[in-house]
Amino acid sequence: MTEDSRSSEERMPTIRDIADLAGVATSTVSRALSNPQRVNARTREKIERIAAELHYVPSSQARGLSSGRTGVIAVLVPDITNPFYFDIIRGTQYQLKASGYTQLLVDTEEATDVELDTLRKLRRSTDGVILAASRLTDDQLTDTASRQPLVTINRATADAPTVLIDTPGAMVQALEHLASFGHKSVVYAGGPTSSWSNHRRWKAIEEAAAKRGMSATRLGPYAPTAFSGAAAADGVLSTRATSIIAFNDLLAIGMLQRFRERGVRVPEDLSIVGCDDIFGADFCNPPLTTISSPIEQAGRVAVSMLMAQLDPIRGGTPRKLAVMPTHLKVRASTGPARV
Amino acid sequence: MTEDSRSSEERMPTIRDIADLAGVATSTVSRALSNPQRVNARTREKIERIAAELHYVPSSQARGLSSGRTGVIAVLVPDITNPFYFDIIRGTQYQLKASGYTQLLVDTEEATDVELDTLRKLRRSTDGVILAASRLTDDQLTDTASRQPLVTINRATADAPTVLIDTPGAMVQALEHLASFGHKSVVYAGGPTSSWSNHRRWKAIEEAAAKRGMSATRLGPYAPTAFSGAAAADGVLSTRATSIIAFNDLLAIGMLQRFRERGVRVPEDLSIVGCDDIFGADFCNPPLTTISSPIEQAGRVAVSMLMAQLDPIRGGTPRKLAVMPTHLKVRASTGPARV
DNA sequence: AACAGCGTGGCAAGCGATTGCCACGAGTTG
DNA sequence: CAACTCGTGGCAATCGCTTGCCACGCTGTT
Repeated sequence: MTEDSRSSEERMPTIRDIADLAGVATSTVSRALSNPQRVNARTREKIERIAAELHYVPSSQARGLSSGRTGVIAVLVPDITNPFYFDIIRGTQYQLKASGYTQLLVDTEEATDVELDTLRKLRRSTDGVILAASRLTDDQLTDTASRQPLVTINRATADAPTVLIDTPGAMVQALEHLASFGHKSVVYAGGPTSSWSNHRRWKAIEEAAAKRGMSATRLGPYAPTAFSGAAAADGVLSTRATSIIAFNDLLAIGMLQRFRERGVRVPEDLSIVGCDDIFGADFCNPPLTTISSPIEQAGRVAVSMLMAQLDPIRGGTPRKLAVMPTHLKVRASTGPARV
Repeated sequence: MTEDSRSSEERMPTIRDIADLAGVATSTVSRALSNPQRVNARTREKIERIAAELHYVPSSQARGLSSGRTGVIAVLVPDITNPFYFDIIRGTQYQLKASGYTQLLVDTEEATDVELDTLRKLRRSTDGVILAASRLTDDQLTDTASRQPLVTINRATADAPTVLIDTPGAMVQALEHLASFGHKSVVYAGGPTSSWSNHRRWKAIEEAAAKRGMSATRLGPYAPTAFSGAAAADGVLSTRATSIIAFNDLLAIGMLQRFRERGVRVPEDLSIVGCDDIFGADFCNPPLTTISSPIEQAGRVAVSMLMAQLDPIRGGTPRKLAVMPTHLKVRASTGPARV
């Protein structure tokens, strides 16, 4: 009666059980299962058959302890609720599964210290890390990269392979698009200060605007959420700009809502361009002109770069950099400048 | 020169290192760190200090191997890209972190066999599972629940604690809302056949419609994605119904887009009610009247029910059922029936 | 004075796999 | 026919931590 009545207490089978049934040593079972060519075909088949019958599942814990490999890759994102990362997560999840790894998803809450702390804790329990839109400083990143296999997304550094989404490139397109509509001024509704992409985007806009004789102003920083779109919208209204480029779609969508509340018509009164082409950008009102890119693919590429790093022989020469193409997706939130 | 030049090879500290430095046995270190009251305060402080200096991080692998507990809870969702689950995931993530557990997120791809398979594999490596919108049959669920601590979300069963979102209750509200607008007929754009909620929702609608003398028709099944909203929309147009309740918002939003394409005006020609109040339901065009509930809270409650199950003493009497309230959120996609 | 009880800490046996090393036998070679 | 190689499988140490059991010394009791 001392037994837990809830879960049946049948012990899970171990390689030992298989070994006994097959009349071999546990080492043979271990090899048969994880190093098949090291064992005679007949022996292996027998072991595999018994393992299947027993519904044997190897203990990743034990395996990890003795082999040092855990089969787990951590994916760190600043904010799990930002749809932009959904696509990345989906990409990594897909590719990791295909590579036989388990994905551990962690939300770093846009906080450098959480990120750093998590990274330290994860060193033990994961084989590698994919860091999306890291908020770390260069030094922190260098240090981290020297301690554990790492791939970053949208955060270049000399010390770790990186997948870059070429948003700055598309910013130029966006600006041309606005210019062709007769816009002479643009304001950039900026994202978090600690965001590396944020700086890159602004630089690209500033430069391209200068080249075209447009005036460019930066506002912010704003939290990259729909909620803070209200503040951004109000901020923009106090300028005389006729067009906006937002740090990301979330912010842009929030601005759209705010403009609607305040009776500002988009695109008649104001044109607005988002960034990322997230879920929702196509069906908001008006549908958002935005910068689109194969984000899911970025996740998959990041995984394959990490795999190459973990297994340099099979993975070939690890690429240090991959750049995902972007393009401007013109929808209904941009139009001719008001006169 | 045989060393891996990438990651610095300094071995991670173990309790052994701490024990040596502190001049005690490893068992004492172990206790000091994970069973503090079992050890003298002074000894403990000393050990904690050394541990901190060394940046000691316990190996979850080793800990799991010897203790049987892994500190990992798996959260299984049918489709990671469905925003509905984002909120659940956010809730579980938050609460799990607060309880000192790690969340392992798994996408079961809406497939029963993937779900079952994953569940088996996970038995070894997790302390418990939260199953959102499980596609399992009753028998499979019973069997699973007997083998591992489990909490389901939106899938009632006698054998495992459940968090239910009272969508059926709100269906009645939705129907009343439509009736008050003069609608005499409603069609339900159904979700996956294997979805338990789908059946519940339809039953609720059917019953409530009969009570009000409205005609109710079921269409589908449709995949719960915006993409298949087109098919659903076309299906609805071939009926003479004036109002629609969709299985979920994703489907409803997809229908909205299709109607727009086909020149059907919402809500003038057709009223439509969604379900879940996901991200986007408030800013689509027109904003969607939908059934709203504290989804994130559902995730948190699920975790606390699981915690109670894992530690019956501290957790108190495990609740077997929690029902999250729902309400109809009226926006602009519903209006008077056309005459 | 003898003893029970309690607070602490050490010993050592696992947990379930992996893996370096060795042994054995069969086939190959000179 | 001796010497080797090669394929195959076993032995046993090991990974880092937990935990049951025991021992020691101190306090309080009878």
